[in-house]
Amino acid sequence: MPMNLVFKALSDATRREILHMLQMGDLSAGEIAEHFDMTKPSISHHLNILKQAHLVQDVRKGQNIYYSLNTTVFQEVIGWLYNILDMSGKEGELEKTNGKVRQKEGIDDGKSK
Amino acid sequence: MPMNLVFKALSDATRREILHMLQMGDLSAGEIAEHFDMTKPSISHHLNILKQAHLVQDVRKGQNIYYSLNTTVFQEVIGWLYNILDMSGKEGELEKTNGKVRQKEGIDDGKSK
DNA sequence: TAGATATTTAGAAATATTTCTAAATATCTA
DNA sequence: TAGATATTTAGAAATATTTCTAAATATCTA
Repeated sequence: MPMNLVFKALSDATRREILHMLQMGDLSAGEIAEHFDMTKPSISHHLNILKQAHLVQDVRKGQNIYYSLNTTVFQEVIGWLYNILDMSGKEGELEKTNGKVRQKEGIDDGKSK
Repeated sequence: MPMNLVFKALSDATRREILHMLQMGDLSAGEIAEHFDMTKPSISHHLNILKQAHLVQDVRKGQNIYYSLNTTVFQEVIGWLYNILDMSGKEGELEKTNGKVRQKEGIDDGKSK
């Protein structure tokens, strides 16, 4: 999945809140819209962006369209982030200290002290 | 860290590429700018957004300003994503099948079959 | 201190995103 | 089939983001 679509989709607070709502179970577009102080077309637009990023899937059931999380893409993002940290994501606790994980070499201050 | 700043920062491809560059070791603003077909002020702007999200840190060394990754915030994002998946992030392999992880209850199609 | 080098700040122009209203589409029910 | 309900599509207005040029700031060296 193109990471750009995924990160763009995740960059909006309304969309992230929609993802949280879907964590509790699948919901119709209307049920999702009810939770926001925003029109249905606006929510529909956000759902579409999440769908394009494959963060959610939709299924029509009668008049309703139900949305659900697609967990595989979340794992791709987690993988991307672990990769930045030079970690496999499977083992090895990450020490909490800033900038101490990747330990390639010290920066050169051009002065060689 | 406000997740909104962090996700906004991650939503741009240039900024994500900068993060990848810093994975290899710390770099000055000029060294970063060289890798892009973009002016220095533009790169400076991107670095500032990454800094506001605390994804990078900067230290002045003489005329140069060196940037480095701040791994702690990456972990916050990983935690946010794991949370959506209802996982601790420490144990339990996630099954790959879409939508099968969170298994609250089936959706109601209003027809009760 | 004057000039050179590295980087950022200011602010404008182009582009992208968010949200709205109005209208279209899909499905259900009487 | 007609009307009601659920949702999306179209397109406009407001706002935010990206990138640029010009100028400012900070530090170094002769």
